Amino acid sequence: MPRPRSYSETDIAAAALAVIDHDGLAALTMRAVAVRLGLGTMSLYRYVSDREQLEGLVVDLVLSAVDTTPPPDLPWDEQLTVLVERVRAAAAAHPQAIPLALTHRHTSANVLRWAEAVLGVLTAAGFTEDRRAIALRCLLGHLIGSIQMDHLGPLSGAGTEAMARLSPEAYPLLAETAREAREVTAGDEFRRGFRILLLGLRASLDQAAETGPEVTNQ
Amino acid sequence: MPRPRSYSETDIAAAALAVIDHDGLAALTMRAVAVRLGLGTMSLYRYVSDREQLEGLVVDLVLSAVDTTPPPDLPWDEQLTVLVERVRAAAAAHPQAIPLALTHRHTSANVLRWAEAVLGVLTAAGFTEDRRAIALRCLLGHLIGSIQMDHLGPLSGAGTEAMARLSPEAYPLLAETAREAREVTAGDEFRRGFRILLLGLRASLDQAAETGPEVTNQ
DNA sequence: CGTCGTAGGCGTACAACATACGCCTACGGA
DNA sequence: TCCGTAGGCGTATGTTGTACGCCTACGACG
Repeated sequence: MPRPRSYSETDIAAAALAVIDHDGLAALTMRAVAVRLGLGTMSLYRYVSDREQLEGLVVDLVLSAVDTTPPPDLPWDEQLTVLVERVRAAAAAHPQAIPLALTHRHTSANVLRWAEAVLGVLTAAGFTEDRRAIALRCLLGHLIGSIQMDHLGPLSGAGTEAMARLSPEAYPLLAETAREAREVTAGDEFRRGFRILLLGLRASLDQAAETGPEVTNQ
Repeated sequence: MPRPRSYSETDIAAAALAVIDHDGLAALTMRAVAVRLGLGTMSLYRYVSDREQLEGLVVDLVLSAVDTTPPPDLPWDEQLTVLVERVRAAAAAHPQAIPLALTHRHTSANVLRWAEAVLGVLTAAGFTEDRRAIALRCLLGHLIGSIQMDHLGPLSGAGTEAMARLSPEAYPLLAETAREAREVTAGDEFRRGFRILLLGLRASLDQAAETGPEVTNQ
């Protein structure tokens, strides 16, 4: 084997992420990453075949920070809260990379790892078959939606500020709500919203138990 | 006023949307839109200052199709279901434009119109103050998350297919769940997930009533 | 210790893009 | 009829991703 690689995939991803963190997502170009690595532009193509693949590596790196071990000795809803919060934290650590994560999340093995962990908790909680699939989908949907909303304007951010200044004639409720919501931090907003989703999951679990246990294992 | 405009903003947006629908989002270039309008490339800049603004117009056009009149004579949760479903339908009508909608949604007046309608339903249902804000945020988060998930791989789509073929040793639950989820259509998946969210909202409403009605109006 | 094939590294080149600038021109009010 | 405003466009520039083809460092084998 001649000429061993100078950089690992992680090195490449770290360089790209550094560019993003430092100069924003728009600054992520093949040239910029190559310069950061001390490479010529085209040398970067020895490591990735594509800009697309480079972005995938970045997402994978960001998500690799997520610990997918469910915290033990907690009820299932609190376990889920922790698991979801960890992803949120990982995303928050690199806010400029969030649009990338939303586009490339389906290519990252770390997402699968995380989903597997969530399914473990759901299964232990009593979710089975397609109910389990829907529950996972619900959690993922809420998580993605929330991350995206955090990203471009949390309740207490500039967007809400603008809404609060909206003409109360055209949007009476919206203006009022925005004014009230200015106090709510992004974290609170997320947690309280997630609590509502958990209430729903628990209720759906109870309903399923009433209607008929189907093939409840154990 | 000399030389009246040849095209309205809606014309511009329609042309851009036509390009997207016909040739995909990647084909959305200033040139392509200009050609479609029978204009030279630079003439387009008489109507929009920016590619960014052009994208905003497209999103606004897509969302303008959403009827924000809450259906009367229905319980609040079913009203919400209809309102949310309408946005989903509007997005589904132009699947290729969805990434744009996710990026530019905060600039569209139609989003405000929709939020106002949702807040009306929530208020009538008994949600007040910051509870109302959280509820709205919950609904929006779920909606955005679901649209995005629909877009890049519904449960019954290719992504799930790939997951079902995943190594059962590495991801036992995920592979099993994906296999079970193949039957679930995107619509069902959305509706059943949304039903869970509504269960949660109702439960949170009941909890609020128990704990103390605070300043319940009326 | 030489030699050779593989794979790393890079300079050049090109096509597509958004967009700045400056010119011509169609139009409507006077 | 004339004039100013605003529409329309040709040209040009800088930035992007990336194909191509060359040189070169390296490690295994002789």
